[in-house]
Amino acid sequence: MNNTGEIMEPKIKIVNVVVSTQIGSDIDLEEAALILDNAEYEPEQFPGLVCRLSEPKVALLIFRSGKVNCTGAKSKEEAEVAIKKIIKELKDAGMDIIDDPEVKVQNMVATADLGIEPNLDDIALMIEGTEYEPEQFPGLVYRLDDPKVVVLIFGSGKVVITGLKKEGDAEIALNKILETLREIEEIK
Amino acid sequence: RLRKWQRRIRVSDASERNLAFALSELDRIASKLGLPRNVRENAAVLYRGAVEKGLIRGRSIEGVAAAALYAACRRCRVPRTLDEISEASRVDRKEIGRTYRFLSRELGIKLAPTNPIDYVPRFASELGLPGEVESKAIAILQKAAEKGLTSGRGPTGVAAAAIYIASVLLGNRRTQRDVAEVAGVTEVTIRNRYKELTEHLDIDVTL
DNA sequence: ACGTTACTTTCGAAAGC
DNA sequence: GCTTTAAAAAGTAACGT
Repeated sequence: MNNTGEIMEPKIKIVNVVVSTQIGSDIDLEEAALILDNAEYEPEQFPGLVCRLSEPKVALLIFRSGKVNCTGAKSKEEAEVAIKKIIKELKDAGMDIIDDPEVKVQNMVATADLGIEPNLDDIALMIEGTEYEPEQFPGLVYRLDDPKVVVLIFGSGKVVITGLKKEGDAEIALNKILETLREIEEIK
Repeated sequence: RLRKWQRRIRVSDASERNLAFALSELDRIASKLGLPRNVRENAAVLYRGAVEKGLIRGRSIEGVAAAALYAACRRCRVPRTLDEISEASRVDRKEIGRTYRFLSRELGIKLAPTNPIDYVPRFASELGLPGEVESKAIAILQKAAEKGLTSGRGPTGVAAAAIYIASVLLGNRRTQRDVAEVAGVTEVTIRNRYKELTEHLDIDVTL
């Protein structure tokens, strides 16, 4: 028996955090590409410089404007560590860089388990704003308005929540989904 | 005045020309896929509806026509996959899928997810299978749906596996390879669905 | 028949086509 | 709308062995 009761379903895991910031202006990406180790810069293909770090394991996109995106982090803190790392490398090489810029979380992706195996056909037929095309993708796409997030629901009960700005919205969204699922069961 | 009048004529000329082109596209793709007249008419109604609501702006006529046909096929329960429509229309499947979602939302068309059963008649006849096999495959799919064995799986793959099982059970065996080819899936997919269906539905397929 | 890799879907920011 | 980044879910595809 589970001594913690039954309310431990929302074991939500943040698997990706996307953050943006600004580390300067008029950055010479050619120069930065030479300074940073694992950097790729192919302006013909994409205007930003791509830099992958192994610790923390993230990818950074640096633009000429000084805007920087960081993806792949497991938390905002991890993304901040990554940004500080490249800032130090660029500063040590003599570039004009802002020291500790404000970073903004633009998106977070979380995974969770509903604890039950939902009937995706029923959800698709009864809930407005859902898309379910098994020919194309096995998950049902559910767009919520209140926490403005998108939830991918699978037949196994596993779920992916994306579009998150706040970590707490994941649990709110999850509970709304579970409540909606209960309502469907009642109507059935 | 005269100028405004002339412009109206030009505009209506262009609109009529575009509509005529769209309808000929619908007919061309539909005949290439051997679709019945009611599906073409249904698609034409959808297309005209899209024109009236100004939904073609920023989209290609071919793309909207292909998406309208895809939707009409599902509505008439004679589904074609996005790949089939794409191949026949030479419009990218991604664009057809995107336009289809847009049309169904804007035209207020709510279509149920494609039912694997709807693919059975076409696949079975292409395989030259008799009605009993077709009925058996449908019965298998109904049981499968009740047990949640179709959720999240590709409709063509589950339909193909059900037909394969039914053909073996009723002594009209078709190879996995032949069934896979008409259904447009790989043999691996048929094997996976086959295992799942026979195990969970207690079907004895002793060869 | 495996196993591995890779593609499908969702999200957001960035600059430019 | 596209290009690039990362990550998860489950199904399907396409390689190689």
